[in-house]
Parts: sequence; structure tokens; C-alpha cells
Amino acid sequence: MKEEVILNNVEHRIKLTDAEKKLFVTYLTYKQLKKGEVLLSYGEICKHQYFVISGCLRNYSIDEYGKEHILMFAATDWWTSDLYSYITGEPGEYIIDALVDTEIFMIAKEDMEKIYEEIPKFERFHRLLFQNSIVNNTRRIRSSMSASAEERYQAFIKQFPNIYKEIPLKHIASYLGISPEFLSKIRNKIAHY
Amino acid sequence: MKEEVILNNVEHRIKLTDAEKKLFVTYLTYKQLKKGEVLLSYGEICKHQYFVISGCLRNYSIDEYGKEHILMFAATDWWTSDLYSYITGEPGEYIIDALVDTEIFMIAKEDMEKIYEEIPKFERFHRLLFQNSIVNNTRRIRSSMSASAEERYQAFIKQFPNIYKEIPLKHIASYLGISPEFLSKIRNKIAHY
DNA sequence: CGCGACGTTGATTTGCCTCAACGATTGTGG
DNA sequence: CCACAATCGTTGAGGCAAATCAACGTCGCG
Repeated sequence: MKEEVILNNVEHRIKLTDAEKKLFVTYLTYKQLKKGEVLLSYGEICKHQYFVISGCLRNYSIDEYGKEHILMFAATDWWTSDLYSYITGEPGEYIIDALVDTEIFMIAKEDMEKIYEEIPKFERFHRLLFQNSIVNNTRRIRSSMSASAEERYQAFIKQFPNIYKEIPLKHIASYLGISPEFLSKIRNKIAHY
Repeated sequence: MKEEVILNNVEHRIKLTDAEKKLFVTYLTYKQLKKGEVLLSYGEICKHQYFVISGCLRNYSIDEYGKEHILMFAATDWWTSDLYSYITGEPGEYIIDALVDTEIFMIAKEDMEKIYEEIPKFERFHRLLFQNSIVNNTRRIRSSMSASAEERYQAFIKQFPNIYKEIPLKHIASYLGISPEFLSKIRNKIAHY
């Protein structure tokens, strides 16, 4: 059951009664995305939190020269969103699309507010989820300041051993903040020790 | 009153009754730091959240070559901590010290847990605080990938118009992830249009 | 006063980018 | 099922942003 995946994810952080589980799943919207399909487009106001059941999403922005910069990937069992737009209600500058065929659950913001009221434990859930995000972001900021491109690539492979085999190299380069050509050279160098 | 500064900060996000305010302030520990004094040293387990009443803290790591990288500044009305160590209970890799004479409130982790129990609204408070952190981190990650050093410096001045005049240039360079020499050159260039 | 921390400036080096060309693979329409 | 296009990864030449190294002037402070 798809609902079990998301319930497991939630219950990893907070305990729910059967009644709460039942209530929670009523707020979920299931959606399938084809490879390449856009979930949130540029300038759109982000009104949902997304949970990936299977597949992989990417969350990226486009700079003034038209270059893409991937902020995060979201594979199975991950949450994603454009939190800035979601919080402020202003148009977002991030795009979310599917790198492969993907299944997700969506929760609308107004439903999320209801959930906070009806099951206050979810405040805690999100606090914990966000704490975790901050730790990851911190690690990323740190490595972008102190590590070379090669070191960052090695760290990426360690952190996402599944993702890096399944998606095009250019996306990894975009996530690492380097050019695809240069990543190719790094890879070649690593292969020859 | 110093307590008013922190209560204002909290009430900016959640409403508290007088009883709750009274209870909350009993958990606060006041502390004064001299310029250069270390609040959290390398390898220490971070057991507190820190709130700056006046002055300025910096939160930084040291890489394998001995170079410092500033993760964040915390000036008046800001919270800081080593969230990774705080959450996991493992030794931290960040150092927090005072850039100028500084006054803070500290809240111990075990007291924070009590506060969550006694005033559940604080779960919400921290969720909101952390959401905000994520938005800031996201902005920083994005700009480190798509903006030049000069652009980042300009953005820094805009974002922290007070801080940048009061602390040594080398700290700003460290925050921006560039060398002090290069920042000096950027500054010079800007001064001549 | 003299020392250490800081900011500046110039010369040189380097990590990574851009551009361009080329095979290999994948996808698509006829 | 083939032909062609599009996408992708690789490789090399040349360029640029920023680092490193070194020397020097200034200032605050013990």
C-alpha cells in the first residue's frame, strides 16, 4: 500500500493512533508523473508539500544566463517543496520536475494547517523534519566553501549511492555547482586512481 | 529589560499568555561574553540554543588546512546553535565565539524539551524559526552556485547593513567563501564605481 | 614605543569554465 | 524496423575568476 510508505515516514518521527492515521491519509492526494513532467513551474505559488513514494524529483532554479542549478533531489521516501513560496505565498523561483516516472503524495497548505490543528503532533513532526533539512543544508554550505569539486563529488556518491547511478551526469554536475565537462574529467581521473 | 527582547522575538511568531511568559523566562540563563571569548569549542557537544540580546556571535568551522569558514553570524535578536550536535548529541565540528562584547540567553536542551511539553506552542515556534532558516540557507546555497564573489558581497551588504561595518573584513570574506585579499580588491573596485 | 592584527597591492598560479568537435546511446516518426 | 535527430558523455585548447604568496603601510593596544 502506498499509504504505508508515507505513514512509515511519519511514524519514524512521531507516534500516531489508528484514528490519527486514518484522518491523516484523507488529506493526501496521490499523483503520478511521467519522466520530464513538471510538478511546479517557475513563478507559480507553491501550495503543497510533496512526498515521493517512488521515482525521483529535482528542485532547481534557472539563473540570469539560463543555466540550471539543482537545489535538491527528492528520491523515494523524501519530502520536497518550494518552502520559500509555500511560506510566504509569493511566486516561487524554483521548478520541480520528475527525472524518472514518479509517484507522489501531495498535501495542500490549507490542509496542512488543519492537520496541525487536529493532530498537533504534526508541528513536532515538521520541526524535526526541518531540523534535519538544516543539518543537510549546513553540510552542503560547508562543503561548497571548503571542498574541491572532486571532494564534493566523492561526498555526493557516498551520500546518495543510489541516485548517482540512475540519473544523467549533467544533473549531478548541476547539483555540485560545476560544469558537466569538468565532472567528466574528474570521473575519468578517479577511474585511473 | 533583557527578557523583553527575547519575548518580543518569540511573540513575533506565537502568542503567549502572561503565565506562559513567566514560565518561559525561568528557563533562560543569562550570560555575558567578552570580545573573542569562546561560547562553544570544537568537539564539544552542543547542549544549548543561544539567543543574542546584544553584540555579535560567529559560528564557524576549521578545515583540514586550518582555514576558517564562517557558517553564520548571529547579531542582536538572532538565535544560533550547532544544530547538528544539538540534535544528535554527538561532538560538534563548529565553534561559536563572540566578535564583540556580547550578551546572550541560553536554553538547555533538556529545558527545551520541558518547554515543548508545558507550552506545546513552542513546537510551532521552532517549526517557524526553522522554516525561516531553511529559506535563508537555500538562498545562500543558490547564490554560492550562481553568483560571482562581487555579487555575493553586494548581496551581503544589503542583507546585513549593520554587521558589515562593525566586523573585520576578513570575517566577511570567510563568510562569503573568498580570500581576504580578493575581497579587498572587490571593495576597491566598487569604490571606484 | 613596539608588536601584532589588519587591509592593501602586485605577481604568479590554479581550479574550473567555455567553446568546439566528436562518438555513443537513446528516442522517435515514418 | 530502420533512419535520423536529439541527448549525452568525453576530450582538448584556451581563458578567466579567484587563490596563493609576498611585501608593505596603518592602526590599536599592551
